[in-house]
Amino acid sequence: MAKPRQTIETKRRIPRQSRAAETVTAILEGAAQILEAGGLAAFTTNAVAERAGVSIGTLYQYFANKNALLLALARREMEIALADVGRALGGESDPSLEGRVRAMVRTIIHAFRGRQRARKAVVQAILAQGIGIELMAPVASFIAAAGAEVGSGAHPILPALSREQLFVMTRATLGAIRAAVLEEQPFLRSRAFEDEVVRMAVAYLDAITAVADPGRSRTTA
Amino acid sequence: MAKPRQTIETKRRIPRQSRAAETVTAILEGAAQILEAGGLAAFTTNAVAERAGVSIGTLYQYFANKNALLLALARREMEIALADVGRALGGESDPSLEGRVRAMVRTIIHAFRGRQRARKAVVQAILAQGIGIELMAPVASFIAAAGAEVGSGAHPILPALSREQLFVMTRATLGAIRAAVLEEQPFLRSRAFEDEVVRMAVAYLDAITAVADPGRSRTTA
Amino acid sequence: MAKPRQTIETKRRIPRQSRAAETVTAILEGAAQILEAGGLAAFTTNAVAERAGVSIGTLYQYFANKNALLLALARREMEIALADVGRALGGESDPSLEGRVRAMVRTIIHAFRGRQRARKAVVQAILAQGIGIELMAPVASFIAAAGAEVGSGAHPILPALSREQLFVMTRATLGAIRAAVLEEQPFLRSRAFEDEVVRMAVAYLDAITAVADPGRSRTTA
Amino acid sequence: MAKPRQTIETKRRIPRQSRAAETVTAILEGAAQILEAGGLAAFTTNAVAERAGVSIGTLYQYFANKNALLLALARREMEIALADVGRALGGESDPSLEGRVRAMVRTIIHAFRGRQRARKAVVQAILAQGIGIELMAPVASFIAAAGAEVGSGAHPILPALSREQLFVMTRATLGAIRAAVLEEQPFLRSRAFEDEVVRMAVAYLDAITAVADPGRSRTTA
DNA sequence: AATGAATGAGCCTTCATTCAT
DNA sequence: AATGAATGAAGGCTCATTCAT
Repeated sequence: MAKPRQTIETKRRIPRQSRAAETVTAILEGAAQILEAGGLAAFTTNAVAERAGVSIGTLYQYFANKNALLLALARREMEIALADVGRALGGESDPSLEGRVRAMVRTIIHAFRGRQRARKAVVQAILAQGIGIELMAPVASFIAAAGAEVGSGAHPILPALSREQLFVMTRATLGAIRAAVLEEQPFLRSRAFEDEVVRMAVAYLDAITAVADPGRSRTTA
Repeated sequence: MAKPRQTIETKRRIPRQSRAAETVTAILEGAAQILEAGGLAAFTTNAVAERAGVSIGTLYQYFANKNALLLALARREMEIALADVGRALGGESDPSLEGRVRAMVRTIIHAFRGRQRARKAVVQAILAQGIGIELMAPVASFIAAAGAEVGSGAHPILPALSREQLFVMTRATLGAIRAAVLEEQPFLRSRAFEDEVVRMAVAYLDAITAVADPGRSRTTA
Repeated sequence: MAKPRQTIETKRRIPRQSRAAETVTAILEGAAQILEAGGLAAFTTNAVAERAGVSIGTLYQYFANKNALLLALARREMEIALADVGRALGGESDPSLEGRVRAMVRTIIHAFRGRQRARKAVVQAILAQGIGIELMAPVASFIAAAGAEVGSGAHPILPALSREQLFVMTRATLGAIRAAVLEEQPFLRSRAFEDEVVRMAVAYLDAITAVADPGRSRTTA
Repeated sequence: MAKPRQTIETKRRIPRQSRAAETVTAILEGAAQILEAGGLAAFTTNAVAERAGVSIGTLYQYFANKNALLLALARREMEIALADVGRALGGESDPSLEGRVRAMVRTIIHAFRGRQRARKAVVQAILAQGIGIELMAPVASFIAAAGAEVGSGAHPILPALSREQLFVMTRATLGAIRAAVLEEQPFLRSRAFEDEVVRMAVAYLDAITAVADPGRSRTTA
């Protein structure tokens, strides 16, 4: 990036017209395709514009810079993923802690709609940019909210998580999945892997609960 | 022109003379300093050479390309960290599982000798390169070996970990620490954070053990 | 049966607009001037761009790399030269074999519009690249066609040339002229030199004819 | 070449000792091998030194610069070739003009002891350096001498060649052969090709003779 | 004589970004 | 709104050559 401006502003022009919205979508889609096809190395603004079928000038009409484009892409995918998680939680028949955790884990594992290379590239870029924090915020609050929601029932399963606990919980889980993505582990989508991630998350939550509320640990329940 | 394939070869010339060894050290040190001072963006071969007090030509006499330099730096730091972990395990007074896990976690958290920015940059670069896998191999085998060693006592605490379990164990732990580094979380070196990472790891190991060997879970012991 | 030669892409962007065409011309002209002024050693892409009055980026927008630029220059000059030869043949008053040969030789000697140093540099570069073959193809076919044309009259002067004959004919003639260019011989443009080249070419053609068609050698006619 | 010095001096140190002579030979041989293996692009002083089994410093002890090395190599090969030609002429049973010309042509075609790539590279390099002139001098004088010798018999076949005639004669012949080498023509070593080169040379010499001494043309003799 | 670590000028090339049309 | 030609800072890397040992 020649002249990084580190602007948090993502979009330059808010698309109010349908054509503009289509253009933005096309650019985002082009970006995802470029990433999927050639990884981060191929991700140049000119390449994205060409793939999207718009001129480079148009791209810059909607995205202040390359970073903003990347961020927007990451956000879009993340929103989709979170929505998926929400849907998964809502439609989950198993109301147990493990059932809910599994639903979340599974959704995250299968996020990015199968575009593993693009996903990897986005993750890499996000990490390389240090934007990760920004993106994690909604995830954290989502999970916090979910946790609260989970505990809002008749049986408050989860105690309030401390800042560190919420952090370790989310980052450990995502870290394991993310590592599998980045390392292109063949077992990423296997049941065995899912089982272990779920086991880890549940065990940790359980340990927290056991300490906070002795006598109500899940294993004893 | 085709892009040069990511060669695993790191070094171009094996330093046989003391002067050469010093030069390599100086370059590596310069690289760490540049990274620490200006992050990944400032990490140019010319900058590193200048900081190291050698000519750019000399740098390229020892490192085939920029990547190789980065990789070498990462490897060096990782070796140091692993050695530290080994030392910590050896000198640990608390022989319990938690004691050992805590020793490891603490060492890893404090790795890279306090150079957080350099550490972050290296992590970012490593991730961006997709070389992470390579670097994780020794870590995984180390932990596997440590686990085996741990279980070699009279009370075999750990069952043999499956491939997925070893993966989740290492990546979840490192993922949490790594995220704290990348996000520059203020609590990185706090006791509370360490406690949670340890809790997570121990809880997971315990859960595995409980399944593999019912009746011998740590909580019941 | 011909092996499909990997066409060497010269241009990156096909100039569709007049401005672009002008830019290409300017770059090519700048290249010729640099070559003429400082020879191959001075021929750097930056120097060419500067001389052409465009940015280095623009140069690379039209030429994939330095080589492509050189090749394009060589092609342009060759096309001009061939067109000149064609014109010379058409406007030649002397219809004899010698007259025609002389017209060709003279045109070739005076090719590259007087820019001897540029010519030399281009020739050197072409030879050094081993691209000579490619560039010779059109020349050979041109001469072959010209030969056929020559023989199409009432008096078929030339027998069909074998592959080796066509090769020796063209390369001997061009070789002599080329050597004079490369060695910067002072007599390059002299009448005496032209005479000898013509004598050599005609004598050879005559010898071929004599063998193929005894009794009709030029000397006996 | 970073700092071309255009020195005509080839050797820095005249090898008086056998070991030094061996070193020079080794370097020259290494140069030929590098050229043969990787062409001009691989021809770096460091590569030659390594292949020759000497240090780069030693190489520079004997050759002032890269050019000098190349020139020395070319000279060595040329001397060998000229010696071959002399031997061929001496051992030639056919004393006719054509017989002698053929002997020369054949020798030149098969020069460089089969190392076609090295030959090509040397030729390219020589041309690219513009050293060609220098190297042609001995060839020209050799041929001139040979011509004189040829004409010294009872039947002085050749008239004295003018500067331009000698030039065209040598360059046309060598140009044809050289082009076949550079273009890697498959018929390079064929009888048909040799025939044509000989025909061309003899026809030209004959034409010169006819003009200089009417009534004694070879065809009428 | 030999060694080889070190030098550094400078080349080629990329690509994010701008702006006149 | 869109276009796309143009920009140019900046960076990776090579390799001929030197010189202290």
